[in-house]
Amino acid sequence: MSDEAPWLDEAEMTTWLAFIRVVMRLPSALDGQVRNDADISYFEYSVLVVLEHAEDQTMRMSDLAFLCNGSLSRLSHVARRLENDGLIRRYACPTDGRSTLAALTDRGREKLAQAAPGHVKLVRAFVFDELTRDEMRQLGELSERILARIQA
Amino acid sequence: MSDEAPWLDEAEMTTWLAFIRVVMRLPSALDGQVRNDADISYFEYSVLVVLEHAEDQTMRMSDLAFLCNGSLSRLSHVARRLENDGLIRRYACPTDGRSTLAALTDRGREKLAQAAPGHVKLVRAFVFDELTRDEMRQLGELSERILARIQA
DNA sequence: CCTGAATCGTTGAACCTTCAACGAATCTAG
DNA sequence: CTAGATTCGTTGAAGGTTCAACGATTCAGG
Repeated sequence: MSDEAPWLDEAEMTTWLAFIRVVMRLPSALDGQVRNDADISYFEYSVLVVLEHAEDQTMRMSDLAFLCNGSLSRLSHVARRLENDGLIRRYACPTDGRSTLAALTDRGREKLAQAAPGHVKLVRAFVFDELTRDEMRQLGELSERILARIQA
Repeated sequence: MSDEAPWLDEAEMTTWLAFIRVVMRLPSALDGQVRNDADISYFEYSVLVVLEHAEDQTMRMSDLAFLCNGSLSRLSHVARRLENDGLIRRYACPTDGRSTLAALTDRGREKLAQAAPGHVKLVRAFVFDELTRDEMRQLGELSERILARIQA
């Protein structure tokens, strides 16, 4: 490792502080809303949302975990609770004996309907009401590029 | 509430998905680095960093919690561990009997020195190496505005 | 085929965070 | 001065996440 790590200059530090504060505070803000409106965590909400948009509202546990930005273990624990509450159901994958499929139930859809409007409203309030169309696109583009770095 | 919550359109959804993925994945990425380099969590690292930049490397628990983006309760638990490990020390505030002051110790500074270079390198790799100077400023500005919305 | 490697999901234990309750100190209004 | 309200920090319990280990299934190479 020959490359030194020069410290952040003032402008970089200002940017970083604002950015990391958003990163650290946004999740709990989102969590509060879905917890109030539907008595579920934001991660549980994510599971339901991703399933809703999936084909047959069904998805493999692994893929679900990835799209929900969580570990498979975390999903497994959460899925047990969601299944106990009747919001999803799980069954063995017919084509691959290792896999488990998770599917949204009617009660899951109801729960989603309970949380979604408030969630959209909050996302707008936090992000899209504040940004012009161009700024929105800029935010998306910057996010994609940072994301690519994180994944690597 | 007369205002309807129109669903996100396609461009908004694309932006949101990229953005929220960064928000959800960045913390664990940062966590992994400091845990590897210094065997502490990112929140613990934040506590040490904020103290390092404070006057006399000392700060009230409440202020510390706010600047670390965590609850006071969370900080209190973490501070107990950090104090047990000798990385910080706590003592009653002389001017306000309700307050507790936390101060960085020598061992805390050592721990910081252990984690900081890798942290800076990672922050650069994730964000600043990828962005032009203008894009960086843009990211900072957008973050500040979103943050203002979240705080409100 | 057959064996070792890899993938998939679950589990229990350890750990951390959240939440509600509390004691102590300070502020405020009368 | 004083009683009530507020601020500050800690605590224990409850609940959620991470980590390592595991069984089961599938894949890859000989």
